[in-house]
Amino acid sequence: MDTVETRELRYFLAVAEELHFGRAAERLGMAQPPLSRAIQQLERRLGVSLLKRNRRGVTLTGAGEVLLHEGRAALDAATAAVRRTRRAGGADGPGGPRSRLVLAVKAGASHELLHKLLDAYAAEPDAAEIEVLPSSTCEQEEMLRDGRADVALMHKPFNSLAGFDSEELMTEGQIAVLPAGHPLAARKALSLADVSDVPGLPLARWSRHGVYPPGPGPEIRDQTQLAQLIALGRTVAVFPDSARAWLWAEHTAVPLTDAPPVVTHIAWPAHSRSLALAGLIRTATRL
Amino acid sequence: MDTVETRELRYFLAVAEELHFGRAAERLGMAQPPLSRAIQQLERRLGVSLLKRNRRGVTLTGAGEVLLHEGRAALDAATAAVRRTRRAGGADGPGGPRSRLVLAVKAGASHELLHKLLDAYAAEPDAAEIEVLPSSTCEQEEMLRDGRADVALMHKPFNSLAGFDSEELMTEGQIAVLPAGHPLAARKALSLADVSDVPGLPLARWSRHGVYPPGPGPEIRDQTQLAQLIALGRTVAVFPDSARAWLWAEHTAVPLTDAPPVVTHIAWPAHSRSLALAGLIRTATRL
DNA sequence: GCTCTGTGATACCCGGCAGGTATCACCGGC
DNA sequence: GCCGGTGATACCTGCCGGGTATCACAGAGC
Repeated sequence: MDTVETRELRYFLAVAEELHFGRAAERLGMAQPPLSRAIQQLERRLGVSLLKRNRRGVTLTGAGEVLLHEGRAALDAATAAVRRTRRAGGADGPGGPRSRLVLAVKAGASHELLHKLLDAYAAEPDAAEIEVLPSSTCEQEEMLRDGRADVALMHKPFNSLAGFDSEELMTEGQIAVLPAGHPLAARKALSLADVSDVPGLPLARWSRHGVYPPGPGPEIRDQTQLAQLIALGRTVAVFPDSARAWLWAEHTAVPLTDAPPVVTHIAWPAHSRSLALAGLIRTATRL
Repeated sequence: MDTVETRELRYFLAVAEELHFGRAAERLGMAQPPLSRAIQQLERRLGVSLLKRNRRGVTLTGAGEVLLHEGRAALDAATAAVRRTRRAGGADGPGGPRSRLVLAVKAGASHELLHKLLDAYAAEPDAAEIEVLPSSTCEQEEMLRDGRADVALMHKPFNSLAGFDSEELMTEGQIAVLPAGHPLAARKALSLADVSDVPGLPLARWSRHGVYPPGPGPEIRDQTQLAQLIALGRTVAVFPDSARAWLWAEHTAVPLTDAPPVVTHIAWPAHSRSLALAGLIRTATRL
């Protein structure tokens, strides 16, 4: 047999993440002994040792590391299959209820593009229903992978398009968003160096996967928070050009000359074969 | 529960492909009744109907189509996880036996590049062992997906890089390979139109996924076969420039002016995290 | 009309295995 | 030394995956 049950993968991932059989068992809602046994069976079936059992906890072997990554991907693929199948729901072929697509977008970004896309697509004949799912940059990729979303608007270089199919939609420059009263706000253009080291005006820090990069600036959770802090003259932030759409009166946008351009892509899982998705992509590339 | 066991996926895929419970059961090496029941349970758990049971056989519903595609991807991911874990074998961290990478290459293509790559990589400190796996164009993608290979040398536009990470390595033109005595072989350059419709010299047809495109030319299975047919003056073929390396004396290569350039990429599954793979990619891009 | 054939579904039984409880073996610390 | 916490082992039980026998139904013949 050259496959594993997803149950075994779930078990192994829990142990590999917790590095502790007891806690892993608790997380899985089961007792520790059957978990130990299941992992042993898995190791025997694969013919490799996955964990080094030390007296104090557990560590992964090389093969264990591999299974941690590959198993996560496989489990994501399985739950994606379930989610997308459920979403396709009772729609048995043409004639059934309209199909639905979940579109993951970074909250606030490319508002205008999104508007145009949704309007243009809605005008198409037999357009599917589009559910817009606001999500953070890192969530988008996860959601596409585990089936919570079918398609996403992503922004290079913030998003990695690795593993997805994508089409380029738009390229824009970046701007520095400053408090309106700040001396730098009077300038016609700035460089990254100008804004990255302003005394008394540290760059805001966004969380990635729940972790904040080190630095003096405030830790930001959502855009409104950030907008307020900028308005109060406490911080500065860098955004794609389209962010001008949501600026306040207390904000000033100054183009950045040397910031990398932001490219908006529409991205989807490479194996997708949905007609509705194909229609959306066609609409998007024609915008 | 929002996941499925791979066993259930295997069962469903068998039925969805055969569209016949009896044959599917036979293929799975089990009896038909438990298979019927398993599919019913799956449908109940997912809360959607996957199959329309008609008196004569079975057809897929919309949701069934989705699960057919998504389930295949998930199952591939699972078997890939097993294969790669097994390959990582007893290597428990640094100090264990050297890790191994499986490189899928289109037999015959980019021989020179492959040579240079292997030599350069072997010279690296702690290089992994590279197993070269000859495969057809379409097999490469499958193999990367289901874990039989870790990395591949692919050729755009023949390969689709969808779903993989890749780096560009080389671009080359294409040539027409003609029988040495043929009138066209005297020309300095040709266009696609020149070779696609030569009386008495039909273009050879390669199989894609076991299917041959329609046309008058001979059906080709391997390169030697083709080389012989060209030498005999029975057919003509179009190849990347690097194919000159294996031409016979009876062959003549003529550059094609309007054929799309062939770009060789090194491609790998997007979620790969292997150090050995990273080293190989680094070596490749530095060539 | 009948039967015959081939379809998937149902009824029922059995064995294996997933999961639970109780306990062990081991080691590090105070 | 004992104690607390680790993962492994022993043993039991009930569920469920799988098998066999059979049914219900629809078409194709005659």
